[in-house]
Amino acid sequence: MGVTIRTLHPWAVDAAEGRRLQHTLREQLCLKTPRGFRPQRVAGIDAGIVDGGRTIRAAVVVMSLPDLQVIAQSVARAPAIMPYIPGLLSFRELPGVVAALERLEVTPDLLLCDGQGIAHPRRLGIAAHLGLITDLPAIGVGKSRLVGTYREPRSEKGATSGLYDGHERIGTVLRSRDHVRPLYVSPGHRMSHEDAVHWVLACCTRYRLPEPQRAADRLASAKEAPA
DNA sequence: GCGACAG
DNA sequence: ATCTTGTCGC
Repeated sequence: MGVTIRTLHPWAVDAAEGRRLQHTLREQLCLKTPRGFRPQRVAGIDAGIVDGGRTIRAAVVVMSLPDLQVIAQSVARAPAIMPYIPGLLSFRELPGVVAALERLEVTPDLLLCDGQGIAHPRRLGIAAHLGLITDLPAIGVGKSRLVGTYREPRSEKGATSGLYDGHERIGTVLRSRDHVRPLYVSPGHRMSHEDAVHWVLACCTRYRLPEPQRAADRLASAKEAPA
């Protein structure tokens, strides 16, 4: 029941140590989708700050596939120890996310995370990092770009364009609905580029963001603070 | 040295 | 991330 978290390292690190850990951890990433992968429970994950910046509050909402009905949800908080440093977001937000996952009553098949997967300077964005410590398939869904170059995808829903760092494919720029700014989708762990796009689209109905993430957003920033 | 820079 | 209302456009 719930999600088991592997403790691979401490969260409070300085920038140099954080980057060193990322270089080491990326070696353990798997960019292949499990054989016959058919997720039935997708978790949308989001984190935000409260207490005027002193606390991270994270929310997880698990939905069924393909119907996208809420199955379970959880909220938790953790001290905001680390500042926000581009490239080191996971060290700041994951402590809260881990706390929320630990109190979840079900085990998701797939994690959709706000931010990048491998579309990161050292290929270890928050979705890749979370996938590693949970050992679950994970996808990074960013609302904006961290690194990489691309050609603008066409404006209809489903249009895609490769995101590259030099000649290396690091993600996909995806139009999740007609005439909206695209999403930056990249594999986190146990996931291919192609399947990442497929499952993100499977969660997008009438809004730019996947439903599980919209639900998690609401929960994480709800005024009636559950946690 | 200068600009870029997930949430 | 967060500050903030109505408004223009697909």
